Amino acid sequence: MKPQRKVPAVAVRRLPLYLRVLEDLAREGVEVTSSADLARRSGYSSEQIRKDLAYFGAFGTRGLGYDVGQLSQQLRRILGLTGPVPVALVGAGNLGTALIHYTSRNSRDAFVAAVFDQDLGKVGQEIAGVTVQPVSELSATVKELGVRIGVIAVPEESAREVFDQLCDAQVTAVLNFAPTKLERRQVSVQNVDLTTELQSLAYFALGAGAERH
Amino acid sequence: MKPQRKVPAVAVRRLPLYLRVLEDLAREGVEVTSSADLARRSGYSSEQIRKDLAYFGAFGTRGLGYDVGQLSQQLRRILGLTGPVPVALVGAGNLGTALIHYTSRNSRDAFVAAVFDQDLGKVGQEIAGVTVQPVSELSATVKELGVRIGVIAVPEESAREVFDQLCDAQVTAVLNFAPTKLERRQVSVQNVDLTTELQSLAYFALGAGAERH
DNA sequence: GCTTGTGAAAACGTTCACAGCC
DNA sequence: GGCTGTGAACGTTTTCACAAGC
Repeated sequence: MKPQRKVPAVAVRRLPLYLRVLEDLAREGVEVTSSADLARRSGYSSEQIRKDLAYFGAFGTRGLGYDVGQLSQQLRRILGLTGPVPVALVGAGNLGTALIHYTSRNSRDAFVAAVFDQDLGKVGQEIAGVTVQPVSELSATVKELGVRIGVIAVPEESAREVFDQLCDAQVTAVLNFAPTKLERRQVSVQNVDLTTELQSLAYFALGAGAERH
Repeated sequence: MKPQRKVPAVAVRRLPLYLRVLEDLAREGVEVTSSADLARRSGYSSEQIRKDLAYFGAFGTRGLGYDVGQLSQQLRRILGLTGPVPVALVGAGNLGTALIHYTSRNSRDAFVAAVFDQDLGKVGQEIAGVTVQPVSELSATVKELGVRIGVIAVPEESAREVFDQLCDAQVTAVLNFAPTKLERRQVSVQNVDLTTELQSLAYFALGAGAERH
């Protein structure tokens, strides 16, 4: 039930994509699929998919394949996406706003439950149904809602302070868009640095290689 | 000068971070640094840094360390960031707008040279000095400007079509934010899927592990 | 003495290949 | 017969440990 052995983080990060493919299949009315089919639709190899699933259990039937609905449900359970998962977003700039819009569509997944911004001009403003609160209310609101996931979409200067506040409010996983190394014991941090992402692209544009996921 | 041996893509993707650390050091007036110092400031190990640099040459002095300005310059040369690098952005939504603002600050690096959007209501609008063009002009403008890097920040439905148009316009590296697997021979694709990123975070929020870059 | 650059070793992740099971 | 689940082989990336060089 709980994280079995040593599950590689990369494997976990592929699960949401498998889940998306499964839900596409469900919408198409497909009830049974195979690792080969999932491979075609996800871009990963069928062995990879079977290995990734095997870290968590045995969900298929030999000779037959996987039940689409059943596997979706299992993946949701593994990921902790059985109900809507509230996320606290700090920074209501363009990136933050984009994230709110992205997540406001399918409410079965993670959704932005609270937004905070330092700019008092933004406070009180409503974005896709969520009202921007002052950062001073972060700790109280996050604790009250029991939010465990934080997203940092603020400028580099304030990133560390925001991170500390999120951690103190019992957040255990953070998605960080600021170009700053953040870490703390018992807190999982996923960094996405759009600037360095673009910069390394310049290198690949010269040599032009293959795809990287 | 050209990509030496077999340089791992992961190593290349770390270089921009080293570059940023070096430029922070330069701003602080530091002229000489060491792999241990870079390690402390970047979050990667000193051996990792030395290995990464070794793929491209020997830039330090034994017993002494690295010249900050010299190493910065070398990294810029390796990455192809000696001058401003023009990027074509497709999709002028919140995410696209965020990217324009991010890159408009430091113009020594990659910057958005052209923006395209399907929505004719957005065409003609100006974002941080860049005027939104209709997608129909993509091919002509990209070829005219000689842009080699494309960024896809459009909804899933249009991603593939936009990708094909970019490739046909001689773009060789693409940063894709749509949740679609894109690939083509001789074109390097970097996928960033914000939705799956958030979803996998739900898993890590439960188990709460260590940092992952 | 101190720090780089680098082979060798270890850890990690992916692919192979096939036994196990419907 | 067909597809899953998995140990073993492979390739890649990281870490170790030290010789080389200022």
